[in-house]
Amino acid sequence: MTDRYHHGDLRRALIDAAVEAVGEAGPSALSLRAVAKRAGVSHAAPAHHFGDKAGLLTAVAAEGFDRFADALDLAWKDTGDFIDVGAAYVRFAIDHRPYFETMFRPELLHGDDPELRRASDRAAAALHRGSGVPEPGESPGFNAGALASWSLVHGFAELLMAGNFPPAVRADPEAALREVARHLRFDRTPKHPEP
Amino acid sequence: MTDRYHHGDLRRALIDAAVEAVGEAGPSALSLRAVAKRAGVSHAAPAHHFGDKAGLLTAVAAEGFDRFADALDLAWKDTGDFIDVGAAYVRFAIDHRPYFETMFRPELLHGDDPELRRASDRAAAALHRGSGVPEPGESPGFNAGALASWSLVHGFAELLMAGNFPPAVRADPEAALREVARHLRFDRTPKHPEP
DNA sequence: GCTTCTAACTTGACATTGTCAAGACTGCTG
DNA sequence: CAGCAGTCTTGACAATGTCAAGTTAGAAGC
Repeated sequence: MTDRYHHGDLRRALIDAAVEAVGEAGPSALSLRAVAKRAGVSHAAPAHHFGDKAGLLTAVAAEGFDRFADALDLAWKDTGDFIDVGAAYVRFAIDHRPYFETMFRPELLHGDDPELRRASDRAAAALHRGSGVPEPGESPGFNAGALASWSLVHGFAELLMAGNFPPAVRADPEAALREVARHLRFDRTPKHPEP
Repeated sequence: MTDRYHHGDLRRALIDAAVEAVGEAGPSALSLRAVAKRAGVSHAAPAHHFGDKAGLLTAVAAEGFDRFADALDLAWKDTGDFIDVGAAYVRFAIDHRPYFETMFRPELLHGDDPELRRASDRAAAALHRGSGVPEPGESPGFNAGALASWSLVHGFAELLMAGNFPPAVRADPEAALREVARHLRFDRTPKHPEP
């Protein structure tokens, strides 16, 4: 099935090969030709399925957002606790590093791709559902509480992946996150606290 | 002074040109030859000063960390309030986007470069000084409070730069951050809260 | 003032890369 | 069985990072 002219599911094979390659050298160092070689096809085969390099990375990112949404939804439905959603967020970054690294690098992607937008919206919805913020309102135009938890968890994941945290954190990142996230509060706060 | 054989301060000119280029297309799309052309020198001139492409980006990142440390220190000494340090953090990401984008992309840099380490350590120290966390201890191996504020502010900046925030946030990011950061608390919390 | 030396920069070359155009193969539809 | 459309290959091109060798300029030594 592999060495026939018609591959069968080359698209799938190319995405898998791309994920492997991203896992080894990061998304910005991805070589289309290397991916093609890994999948056992000619160097121009990827272009037929994905248009260009950004197209391939976009497909990887879209798949990543879908899996990401699944993971967040699962964590939320399991316990209904925000902190477990945050832990799932970080766990996904660690366990599916190539996906995560690709997802949040918009300059490498086709931001207007419909599949990417769909999957990314799905992840955003799952995240918002699990953000643990009681009320939507309170702030004009955005939900400060949801943004706080999202920012904290995302920043934690980014700094962790970039190697900016001390060994004690890297030894058990999930436990560290639970410790760190305890410094979030979601109770109502006055808009302008008296000085 | 520009079209002489010996440029005078080509190193400086190349870094400036690189910052410009990064500002236009991001650090991963940087072309050494384009930078050289921008500075009016031959395509191989950068190699002499920086070794390779990662070397040039490392120099940019090091300079970025230095300016970053300056900005954080200034904000801290001005008011002594953590929230102002956080605001300076985000303001730096916006006002010096090319630097910021380069600084936190370790796979594009020479992580063992001594200048980079020095500047990065300086920024880390400035950040820790301004993290607004009263006590160092409480946690084994790391300071959960400091990590919380760092993660929140860094995640906010990253998500903002990646365009993941609603328009209301992008209209006045600094004000939004102050709103968001209000959900941090630094009072002593029990290690294992009773269930 | 002249040579010499060394750092700064250029020139030329090479392998690798993304992308495009043209062609070849395959399996399905009529 | 003939055509056809989608799938993949082949060949080419310009652009890129990097290296080796050569050239220039300014400082040091006499």
